[in-house]
Amino acid sequence: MRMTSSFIPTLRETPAEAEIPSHKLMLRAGFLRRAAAGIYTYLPLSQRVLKKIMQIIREEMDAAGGQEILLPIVQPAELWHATGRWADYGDEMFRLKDRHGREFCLGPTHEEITTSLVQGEVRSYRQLPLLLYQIQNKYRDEVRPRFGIIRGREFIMKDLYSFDQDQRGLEESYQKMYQAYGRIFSRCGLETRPVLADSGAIGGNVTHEFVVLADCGEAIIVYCPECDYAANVERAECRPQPKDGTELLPLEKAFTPGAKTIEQVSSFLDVAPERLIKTLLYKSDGEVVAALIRGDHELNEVKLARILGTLELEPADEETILQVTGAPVGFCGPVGLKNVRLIVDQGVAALANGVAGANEEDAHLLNVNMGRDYEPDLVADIRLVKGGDPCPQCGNALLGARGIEVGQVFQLGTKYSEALRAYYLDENGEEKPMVMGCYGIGVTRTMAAVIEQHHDEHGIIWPMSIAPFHVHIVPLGDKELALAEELYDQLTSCGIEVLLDDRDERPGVKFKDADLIGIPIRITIGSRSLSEGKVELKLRSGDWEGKLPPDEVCAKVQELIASKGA
RNA sequence: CGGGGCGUAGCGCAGUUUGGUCAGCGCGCCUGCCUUGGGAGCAGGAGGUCGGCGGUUCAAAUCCGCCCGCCCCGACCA
Repeated sequence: MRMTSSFIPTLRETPAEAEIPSHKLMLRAGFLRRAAAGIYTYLPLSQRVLKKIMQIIREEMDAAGGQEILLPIVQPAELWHATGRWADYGDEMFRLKDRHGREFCLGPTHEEITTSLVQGEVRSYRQLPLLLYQIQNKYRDEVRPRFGIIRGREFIMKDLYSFDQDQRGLEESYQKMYQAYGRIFSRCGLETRPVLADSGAIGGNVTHEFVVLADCGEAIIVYCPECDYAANVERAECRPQPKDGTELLPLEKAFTPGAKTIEQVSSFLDVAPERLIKTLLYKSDGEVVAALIRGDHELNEVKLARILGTLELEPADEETILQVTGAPVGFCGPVGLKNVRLIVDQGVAALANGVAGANEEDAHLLNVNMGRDYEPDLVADIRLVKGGDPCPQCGNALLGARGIEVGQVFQLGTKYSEALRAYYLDENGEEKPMVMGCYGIGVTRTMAAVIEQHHDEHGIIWPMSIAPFHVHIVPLGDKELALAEELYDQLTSCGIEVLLDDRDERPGVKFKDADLIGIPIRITIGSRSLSEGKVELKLRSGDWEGKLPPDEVCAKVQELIASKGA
C-alpha cells in the first residue's frame, strides 16, 4: 500500500476527547474516529488489525471444534421474554420497533438466538457436543461509555456457545476454550491473566475472566505472588479469621453525639476501626437486609447479592433506615434489630467486644458480641478483598492490580436451554436439557488493550502478529523513490505486507508518522547509507537494527517476521 | 442518574469576567519559491450559521432562559 493513495489521516496533536494512551494513539495515528459517544468508525489501518485478531480467533476456535455462523443483530423481543432478560437487561438494551409496532432489540449478546436455533435443530445426543460461534457487532447502551473503544456502545465481539449432554461434557468444552483463550491472547502479543470472576446477570457458577493488566483497566483484581490464585475482587474470597478469644465484657451504651461515620466514632471513642461493626441496610426483592461488616472493611455487594440469590440489591434510603432501626443513618446496629435478616461477615463474627450503633440517635453500644447480644441469620464472606489480604489458598499477601477484561468464559448450565426448551434425547430415550457454556472475547477492546501494553511516547509498537503491515518503507527523498518501489514490489511479491511512504514530505515528518503508526519493521532509504550501497532496517520495538544491501533485504525481513511469530 | 468541565476553521487553543475594529493565534490544508536524516523557511491563499433555538439590547462569541452534544469522577456493567 502506498501512503499517497491511502486513507491514513494522522494528527500532530491529540484531540481533546481522548484520555488514555490507546485512544489518543488510535486517533493520532489515523486508526479511529468518533461518530457518537461510544460509537466509532474504524479506518483502514484498524480494519487490518481487527481482521488479523479475528483470524487468530477463528483459527483457535476452529481448532477447538467450533463452527462459525452469522447471527441476526436485530432480534425479536419474544426470545428475550422467554429468558426473562427483556426485563433484566433494562436500559442497557437498545430497543426498536418495526413498522407494525413489533418489538426488537439490537443484540447485546447472543445466547437467546443461538439457543433458539439449536432448540429447533438438535434432537439427539449423537449431535452433541456442538460448539457454535460468531464474530459480530454487539450493542449495549452503556450508562457511561468511556476510554475510546475499551467501553463502547457498539463493539465487535466473538461469542462461542457450547452445547453438551451433561456437566462433564461442559467441563471439557470449558477447558478447551480456557486453553484456546490463552493461546489467542498470547498470539496477539498480550500478556493476560485468567482470574476467577463473578457471573453476574448472565448466570452460571464457574467463570473466569481474562484480564490484561493496565492502569486504565476497570476490573480490579487480586493475585497471589506465591501460588496460582487470581480473582476479580467481586469474586475474591477471604480466609476465615480465627475467633478472637478475648473474655467477653458486659454490654454498655456510650453517648456519641453526631458521630456517624467510622472515622468519627473511632476517634470519639478512641477505638480502632477494626473493632467497629458497620451495619449496612439494603433493599432486596422488597425485603430489608442488614449486612454487618468490620469498620475497616468494605462490603462486596456482588457477594451479598449472590448469597441472597438476587440481582436486585440497592442501599436502603434514609427514610427506610429510620423506619427499620428507629434511628437516623449512622447509628444502626444489630442489637435489637427486628424484622431484618442479619448477614454477618466472618470478620465480624470473629470479633469480640465490638462497637456498633445502638439504633438510637447519638448512641453506640460497646462490647457487642454475636451469639450473646444478637443472633445472625447467616455468617458469610461478604467483604471486598484488597491487596495485602491473605491469599485464600496459601495465606501469602495478595497483590492488587487493575486490568482490562478482554475475555470471559462461563459455565452456564441449563438456564437458557430450559427457558428456551433446548432439550435432547439421551441414549435411554430420556429428554434432557442441554448443558451450555458461553465464551466471549471483546475484539475491538483487545485491539485497544494491545496498544495499552505496547506503546511508547512516540506511538504504537504493534506485535508482528496483528500489525496492520509488516514493513514500512521510508524513502527520504525523490532520489530514493525508485529503489523504494523496487523493494516494495520485491517484498510484496513474497507475501509481505508493506506500507510505502511515497509522500513528498520531509524526513522528519515521515519518521514521526512511522513511529506513530508503529509498523514493526522500518526500512529507511537515504543517501547516507545508500552511499555504501545499503539501506537501513530497524525494529519499531528497538530490539534490533542494521544496514544491508538491498538484495539481502527480503531474506532478512522474512527472517525477522518468522522470529516474531507473524 | 448525581458531581465537575467543555463546545469559537480539519486539530489544539485565545477571546466570554467588564457587550461595541474580536472573527483571532499555532498546526494542518491549497499555490509558488526554497529546503531535504527526526513534525524546516519565506511569500501568497482558502476555510468559521462562535453547538442550536429563543430572549435582553441601538449592538451579543460575550448577558439571560431552554435544549443538544462531548469529556472526566461516581453510581452502573457478560
